[in-house]
Amino acid sequence: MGYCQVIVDIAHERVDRVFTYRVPQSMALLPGMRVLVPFGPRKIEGYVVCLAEAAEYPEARIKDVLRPLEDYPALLPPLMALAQYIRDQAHCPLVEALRLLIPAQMRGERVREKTEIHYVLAFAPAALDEKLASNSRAPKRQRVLRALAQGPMTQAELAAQVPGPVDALRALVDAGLVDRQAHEVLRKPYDHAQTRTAPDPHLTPEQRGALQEVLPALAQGTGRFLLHGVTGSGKTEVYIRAVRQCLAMGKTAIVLVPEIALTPQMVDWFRGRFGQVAAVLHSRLTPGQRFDEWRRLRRGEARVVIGARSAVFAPVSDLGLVIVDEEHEPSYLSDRMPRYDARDVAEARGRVEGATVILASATPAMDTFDRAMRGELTLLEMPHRVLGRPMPAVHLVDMREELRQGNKSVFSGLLMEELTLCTRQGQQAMLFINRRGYNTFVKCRACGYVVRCAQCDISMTYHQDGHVMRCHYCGAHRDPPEICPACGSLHIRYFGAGTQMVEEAMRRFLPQVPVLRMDNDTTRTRDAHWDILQRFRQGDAQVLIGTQMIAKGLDFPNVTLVGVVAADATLNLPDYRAAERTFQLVTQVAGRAGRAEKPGTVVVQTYAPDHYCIQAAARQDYRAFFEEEMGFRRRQAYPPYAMLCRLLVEGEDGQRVAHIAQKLDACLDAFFQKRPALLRQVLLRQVEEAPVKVLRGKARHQVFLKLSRDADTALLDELCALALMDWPGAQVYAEINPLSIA
DNA sequence: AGCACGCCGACT
DNA sequence: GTCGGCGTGCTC
Repeated sequence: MGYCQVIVDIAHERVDRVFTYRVPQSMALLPGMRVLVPFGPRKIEGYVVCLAEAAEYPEARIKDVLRPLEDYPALLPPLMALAQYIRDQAHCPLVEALRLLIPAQMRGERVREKTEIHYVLAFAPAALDEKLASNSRAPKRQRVLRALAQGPMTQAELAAQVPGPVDALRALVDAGLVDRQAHEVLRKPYDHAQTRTAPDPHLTPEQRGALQEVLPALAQGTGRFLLHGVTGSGKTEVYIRAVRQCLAMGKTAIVLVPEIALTPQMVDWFRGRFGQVAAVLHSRLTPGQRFDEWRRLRRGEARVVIGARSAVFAPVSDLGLVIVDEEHEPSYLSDRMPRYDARDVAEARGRVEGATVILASATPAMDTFDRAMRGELTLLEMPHRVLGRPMPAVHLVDMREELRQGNKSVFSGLLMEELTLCTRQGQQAMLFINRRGYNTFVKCRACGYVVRCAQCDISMTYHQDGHVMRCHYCGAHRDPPEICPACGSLHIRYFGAGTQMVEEAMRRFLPQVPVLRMDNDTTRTRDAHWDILQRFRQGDAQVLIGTQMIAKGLDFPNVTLVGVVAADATLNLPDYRAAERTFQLVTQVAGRAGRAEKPGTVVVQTYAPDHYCIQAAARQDYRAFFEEEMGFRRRQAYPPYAMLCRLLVEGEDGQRVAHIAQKLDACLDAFFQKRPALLRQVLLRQVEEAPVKVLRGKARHQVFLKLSRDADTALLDELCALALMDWPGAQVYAEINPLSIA
């Protein structure tokens, strides 16, 4: 008698363990298969963790597995091990981690294979004349038979040759002369990408140097690298050569990109060199496409996958290489539960599967570069652009000086000159402003009142389309005030430029120059990203205005001018990573200029020209920034020198929320009484209002903690356990090194 | 998480 | 007398 251990698909810590089921004699089960099992009074989907000869549980109470959901294991064994890593890391039930490993729509069998019916002759070709003769009084049937003699086809294909074939076809099927065959069709994303094959470019000495370290590691199934290459140094070519080697070894590869918007470009590069082997996985695919790409990978029909962070869970066997492009991007941290960092998962997966991992960036995250400095990652440096092309010349413009000279426009004199020159020469420009909307805030000049969201304690952004104020946190909107709601004054003024204002200013400044804008508001539809970038690439517009989504990795040969309209927009955010983020954005966006033959110019407008992050970005000097910023992090005890954690309390009633925060703090006191040694790891602990006091109408308080970098997991587990307890009237979240501490 | 079983108020 | 509130307890 055979048994199996099953994890049921219910995300709750009380059923977060295996249950034993009997495997009926006739059923062929394998570990990793999804099954339907009886669970109490209902039927639940579950995951087979392992098979067993004997059962621990009382025989009489064991039930039978009802049926397998697929005839193959949906979960590969190494990925089951990865799920356990996620569970430990994210402190979530194992099923939550397992759910990351299969397309969401597959649960509950909401997606299926798409099939189309092919019609084929049901007799040998030699018999065609005889069958035609027997249908001599039915010319339509004869024409259908002749058409099908060329090969199987769908009804639609047939209709192109024989108009209105339906009745004749049905008659032939009934007569047994034609068979219907179900054929699976794969729904492929980005099928429009052309598959011309480009020749191998000549490698630079730096690219060759990097590959000399990577390729032997690949052969051994080891190695964790940080590829630090300046913008335009040809990191992609290193990826392509490494992936090629990987495929030649019969192994598979995963290439992660930070943004869905960057997948088409990467897909193009790979298809241009490898043909159709690359699959694509990200959340903007249709459920059908996602399912089909997933199965193409699962069956080994595609051996390279390109995708956003969730593609790190792609169901490939024999993994040889994982590449994380633009590894510094915050989008690698999941914002959903369970929270995971795709970079860490990539490394964990590399360990369990014996694969090489390459993290790559022109502006590595502080903690990543720090790890490379400490020898945890092998550092590969590519400090020069390909073909000896120069880095773009960066000009800093002090906007305080512009104002003093009476220029109130969003464009400095220099940027206006450069824009005129660039467009007159028929080249392209990109204008970067990391704020969408028209104005970033609206303020009363008389009393200082600022229009805030009623739900969120956040200042609202003015959007000119629709003439409304919007909250970028909760999406709420309201009419802009005519008179000040606080003092009745008419002196309402609009401040802070967003993408919409820059777009309008650009159209006014050079009316004949076509402009495109790319931000969250213009990319709501499925293909909008690709469409806008494609139109810009084709030259439909000469100027592309956008938020950070135009800063990353894009490669437009005709762009010779980049304008950073307000470099300090991100610098003044109340976040310890503000300088890091600003340095990355300015360096990255500057790197969009002059990527081909024509040299690039960058104009960076700032109110803080002396700030070390602006200075270092202007010189494109990563090391200088790193040293300076690490000094700041060390002095202030910020990551990577410390861990930031908090218990966030949210609820309708502010009093109650504040009270619960106090109680959580008291629970921590009790915990440290039991484990006094752990108190040494706490650098700071305070109970306070959250930086955003109200969000979506809910009051927010927090217990904020700074822990030493090597903080004990027992301490982190305790924070998670406290959050899971029942706190009537509020929701408590444990956050460990979160993306934002608003 | 769901869905049962279980023990106390207003209704066909 | 029953219908139904949601408290607590279990699911191989």
